[in-house]
Amino acid sequence: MSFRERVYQITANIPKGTVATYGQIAKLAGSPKAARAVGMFMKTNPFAPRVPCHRVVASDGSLTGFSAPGGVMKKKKMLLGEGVRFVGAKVDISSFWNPS
DNA sequence: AAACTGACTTCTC
DNA sequence: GGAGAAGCCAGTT
Repeated sequence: MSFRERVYQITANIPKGTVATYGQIAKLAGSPKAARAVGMFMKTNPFAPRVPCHRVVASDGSLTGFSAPGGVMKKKKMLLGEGVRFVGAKVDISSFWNPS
């Protein structure tokens, strides 16, 4: 399985109401520094509806990119509909961050 | 095969 | 705390 395959798999495996950072996905895919490449995969995602690329956010929780009509705002609304907490214009990644 | 690009991340000013 | 620059990875041309 190629790196991108894993990325798509992981992205599609993100639970509803949850978001993951590019770095996290890249790490799970096997390359913690490949966050950039991950973003590219999302951009060229051949599994459009299957891969919830809108659940993938930057390490800051910011919704970067998203060429879809409406822009990041639309994605924000969509995530809100899934139960994702937002802090201002960013995702509250702190809620997903598991503080031990 | 080499160079450029990009939905990133992290450090420093 | 916000803005700018450098580094890494995989893909595309």
